[in-house]
Amino acid sequence: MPELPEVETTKTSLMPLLNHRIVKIETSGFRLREPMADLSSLIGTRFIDVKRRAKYLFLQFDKYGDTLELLIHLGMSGSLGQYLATTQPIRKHDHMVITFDHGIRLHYHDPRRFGMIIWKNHAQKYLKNIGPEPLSDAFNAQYLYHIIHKNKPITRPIKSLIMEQKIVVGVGNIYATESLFLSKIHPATPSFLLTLEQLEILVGHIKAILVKAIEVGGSSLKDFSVGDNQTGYFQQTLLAYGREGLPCPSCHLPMESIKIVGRASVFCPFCQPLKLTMGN
DNA sequence: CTCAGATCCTGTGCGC
DNA sequence: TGCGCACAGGATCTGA
Repeated sequence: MPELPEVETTKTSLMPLLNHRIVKIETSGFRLREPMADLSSLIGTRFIDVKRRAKYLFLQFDKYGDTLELLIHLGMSGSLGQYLATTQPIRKHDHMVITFDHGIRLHYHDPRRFGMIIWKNHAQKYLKNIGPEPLSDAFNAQYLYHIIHKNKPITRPIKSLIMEQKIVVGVGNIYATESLFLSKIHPATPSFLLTLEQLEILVGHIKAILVKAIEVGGSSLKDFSVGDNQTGYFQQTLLAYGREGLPCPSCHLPMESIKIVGRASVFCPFCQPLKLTMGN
């Protein structure tokens, strides 16, 4: 999926739709990760707010004083784009198209269908047990250190830990890879070997890179775009993600890739040596 | 509890 | 040009 910055950017992009009424809803009938909510009750409602928690977007609609709240998750390949109703045809993989009273259509497009469109009050399963927001004060080095050491010390790779939603939400493969590179920590380092100081560096980079990504309009994704036909904001500035075999931006030796929890993890063997003893 | 692997699905890009 | 395969932004579930 788009990672947290992309979801945040998508949220911001929806603001111009606020206070508009829904006049029409079309759906593809395909099952997403869950069967799509029956959206017929949204006709005639007014879009009043949009919030984000983790990578979930909550769209609120006013229906004669009652609030309906829709949860949208973009999965791996989802996006929400806005188009003039007269200009953009409904495409393959547009699974939900909402037409507003000013003629703008919102398209939920998701080729892989790993996303979700469900009513929020049916989403407890997904919303309980999710960790703190990465940009909140609750996500800090002490918190991570406590998690790692509170029971049996956690031995699995630090990368898998920071990508786990129970620990902290919104850190996907791209930003996990980038923040570990910036922190000079090998992605496979057993979590319990990291010192509090190293965790402070890591947490600092995770926050900084997410803030930066949100500032530039969100995206490090090749094909991510918001709204009309804008090209994505693909950042050539990724230092590690997707750069296997290319020179390390710091030392110029070729970067390598290993699999951690099934996902590519690019690192520099010189700048991020695997250390199997505590600290440096 | 922990953790590696499978899984949902389509599109893309590569080697042959 | 086409085929088969590996792999891709997530997150949950299963079984060892």
